[in-house]
Amino acid sequence: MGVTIQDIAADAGVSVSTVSRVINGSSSVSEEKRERVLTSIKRNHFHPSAAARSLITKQSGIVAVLVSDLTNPTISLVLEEINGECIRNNKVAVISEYSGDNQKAVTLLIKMREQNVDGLVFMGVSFNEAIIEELRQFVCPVILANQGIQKDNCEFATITADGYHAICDVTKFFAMEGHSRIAFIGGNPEDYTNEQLRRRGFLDAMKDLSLQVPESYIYEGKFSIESGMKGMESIYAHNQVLPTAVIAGSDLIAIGVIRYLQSVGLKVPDDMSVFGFDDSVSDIFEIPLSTVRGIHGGKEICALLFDPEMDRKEKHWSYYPYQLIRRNSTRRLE
Amino acid sequence: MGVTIQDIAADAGVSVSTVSRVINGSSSVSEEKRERVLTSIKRNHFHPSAAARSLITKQSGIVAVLVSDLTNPTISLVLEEINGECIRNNKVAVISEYSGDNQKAVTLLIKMREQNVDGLVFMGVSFNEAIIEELRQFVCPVILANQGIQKDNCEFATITADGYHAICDVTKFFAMEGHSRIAFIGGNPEDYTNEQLRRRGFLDAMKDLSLQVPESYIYEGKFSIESGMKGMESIYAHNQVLPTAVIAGSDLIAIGVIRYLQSVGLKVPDDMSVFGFDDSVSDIFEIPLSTVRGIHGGKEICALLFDPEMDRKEKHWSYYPYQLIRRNSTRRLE
DNA sequence: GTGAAAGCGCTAACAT
DNA sequence: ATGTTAGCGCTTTCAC
Repeated sequence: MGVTIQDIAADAGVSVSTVSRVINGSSSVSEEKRERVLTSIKRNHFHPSAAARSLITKQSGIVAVLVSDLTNPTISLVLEEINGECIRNNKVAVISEYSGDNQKAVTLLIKMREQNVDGLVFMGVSFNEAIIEELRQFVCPVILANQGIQKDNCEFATITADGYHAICDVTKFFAMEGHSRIAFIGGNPEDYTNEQLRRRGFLDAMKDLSLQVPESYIYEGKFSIESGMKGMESIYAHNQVLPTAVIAGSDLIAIGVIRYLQSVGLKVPDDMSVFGFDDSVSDIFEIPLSTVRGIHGGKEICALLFDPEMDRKEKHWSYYPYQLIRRNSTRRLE
Repeated sequence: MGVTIQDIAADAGVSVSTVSRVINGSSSVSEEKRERVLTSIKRNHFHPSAAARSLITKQSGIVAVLVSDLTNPTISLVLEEINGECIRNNKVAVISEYSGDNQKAVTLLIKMREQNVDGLVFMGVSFNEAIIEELRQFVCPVILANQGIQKDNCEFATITADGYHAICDVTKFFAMEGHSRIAFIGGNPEDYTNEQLRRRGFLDAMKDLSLQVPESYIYEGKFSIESGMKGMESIYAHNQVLPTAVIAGSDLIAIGVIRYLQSVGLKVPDDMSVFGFDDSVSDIFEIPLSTVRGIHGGKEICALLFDPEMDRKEKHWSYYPYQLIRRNSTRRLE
């Protein structure tokens, strides 16, 4: 603190603009003066004030990533990619967590906007109008990741897993493996991208396959182990005839499902096949989970973020690629 | 963007200083003008520019948290606490990950300093001089969490798990349970707080107990599942007489150890007892892990951060409280 | 209690 | 290629 661009200018015997030019690598400066400035900067431990710079440029070199819950193992993956990509683009990514508290999210969004962030990645779980309104205020690119808005005319660039088709595929996979009684245990019913679309994928696929889905074969709660247990318990309790396969809305849910099944003495995959979603915890969990792996799109997100061509007005909606991974939590019915 | 304090002043028919006073709640403004200003702010969607403010105050309302690896489940826990505590203190916490890349850490630290952050929490894994030098430049409070510096005269406030005593306790616990052949599989040998101190705790406790520790009973690698497997494999390969108990430097290591044991047909805890550290993943892993739970000190960290009494010059070093949790990965030897 | 005015440290015209 | 200068939007003495 303390040493300013003026000091460097004086020390190096040049004008402040020259120092500024050196710092920003803009336009040309004679090799000799550049050297002198650089030396002086080093010697005096000069660091430009982000505030002063930001005051003029309206930029900050910061990309803000807002996430609902850091604990969620799926998030770490894309976060790491975003991070690397940002550094490569001479920005730094900062992450803020709002713990699913929309009020907190608004507070953070305001703060981020005041900071003149150069990009915003919002990985929400459920939106409300207040958040969307806040999002609109940003002048920088705003990307919705992992979570879209159901409005058809979504005004923000969005990139998510293609839950609809993925779950269609999972359902058909089960059918091909000989299953016909298939249940679905999903997460937060308000979550458009990660729940509603997935459930719809399931129902549409079942219809395509001309398979019945009793009401009691469907459960929606949260994306957690506990909720998975509850869901399976509910299905177990309310059905004389159990399904032979369960599609879980996430790996954590799948773990809960399996935990419950184990607690009542049922084996996976012998007595029940369970398919997860995310490929997030299979290296820790005892039964390698068959699951949907999204090729997480930190790169894609940043491409949108840094693409000057990206027109804010033009609606952008894209999907991560995904693939089904077959491990040992599912089996073929003979 | 666009609407400034001037606009509000004009709109409300007061001076900019009055607006400023209202915004900051400083000194006194007549109730009437305050109302007028507040109304105008609302109506015009005014948000003060953080840059302009920061340029003067040298503050930002931001607390930066630098972590090595977000994937590490132990981190999410304290992060969440820090977050809440910050909001309560009218600051926001932003997290940045440096992926164990010290060069990246320096880059991020510089960026954070330029941003005039009001506090820095560094949760490193291993330090180098460059990082420490960078840390010194900060004018705001700097807290080292989860990781201390071995220098006796550590110049930063530090708060970590008391690995030394915790592992002493684990070792004695094993002894009391009838074990005498105890192995230790730790993480990064350069990590002072999380490895060196723990190993020392193990060795000191063993000496106290007058128990032998063959060289080949000790392995240090990384804090990962893979490294845990390697460690156990190494111990398995190099010893005719196997230990009956293994102390792992982290839960992830413990999982690796158990995986390896399973792969060679040994059962936990029947054939081998394994003690973890962190209490991070026991709800996901198949065998409930006996482990050391640190009462994670997000609150303590923030107390240091926000305590005006905290003297930077006065060395502060404290520990989280911890407790041993006995689950099913260990057994009593008959 | 309130306003005028002087910067905070930098960038970006604009001159030269 | 380089220097001069006018702000960016706010806080903060200092008068009144």
